[in-house]
Amino acid sequence: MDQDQNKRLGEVELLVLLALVSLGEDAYGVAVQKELARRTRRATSFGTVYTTLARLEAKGFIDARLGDPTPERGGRRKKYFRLLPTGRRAATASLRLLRTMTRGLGASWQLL
Amino acid sequence: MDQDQNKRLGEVELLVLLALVSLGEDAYGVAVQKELARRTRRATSFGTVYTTLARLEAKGFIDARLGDPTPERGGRRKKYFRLLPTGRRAATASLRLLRTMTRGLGASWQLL
DNA sequence: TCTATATATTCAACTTGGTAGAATAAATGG
DNA sequence: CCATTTATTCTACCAAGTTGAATATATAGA
Repeated sequence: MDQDQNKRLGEVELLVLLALVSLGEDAYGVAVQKELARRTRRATSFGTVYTTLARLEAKGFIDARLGDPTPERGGRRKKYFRLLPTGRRAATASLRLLRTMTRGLGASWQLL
Repeated sequence: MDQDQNKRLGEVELLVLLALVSLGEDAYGVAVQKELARRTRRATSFGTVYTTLARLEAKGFIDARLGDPTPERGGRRKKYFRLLPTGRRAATASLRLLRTMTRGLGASWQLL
């Protein structure tokens, strides 16, 4: 692929990457969905979260590993995601781009 | 329509809105494209800019007025765009959302 | 006035990203 | 092996991103 971060990153993709950072070791699908619901008002469905995670993995921005078979009780194994260097670069590039665009626009726009 | 800013705003849509703010009175298609090219590295084509402007207008985030028939020499009339209050609210909401997601992530993420 | 030229916008068509509901999978305790 | 719990995958559609090519409009001069 294109190992560079020139690939466009969608808004939800960026939000999911940031949620991964925020969650650290415990970043699996359900937790990501909860984190987004907690920090933002607008609820993002599980379907959306998983689809986005899959796309981010396909792009090489994150990778996944299966969790231990059984922690306490019931349910399928968790799939943990981790931000890769490429993904980190893509995310910071997106944020920086917005910063660049708000620079010099007046105080009411400096809310990043 | 929905006079609220609950409608999702795409990343390019946000960039275009910010370009409008930056350009002020002189915000027409070609100028927007140039502004994006100047501030960001990645060139955005005219087609993309115009399509995006049309969609933003359809959503009621911006409005348009035709410029004077002829300023100095040659060429079609310019179509000037202006950010409406709804558009401003949508843009600030998007930026605030990102701020919310980067809060508490460590210094390297506070680049907004 | 017709035509070459400059400037600006619109159109058509396709790819990528966003969205969610329903289906499926996997694990545990009876 | 069945009911229940937890988590992920599938399917399918709509919205946003992207661009090349076509079209429109204005001016100046032949």
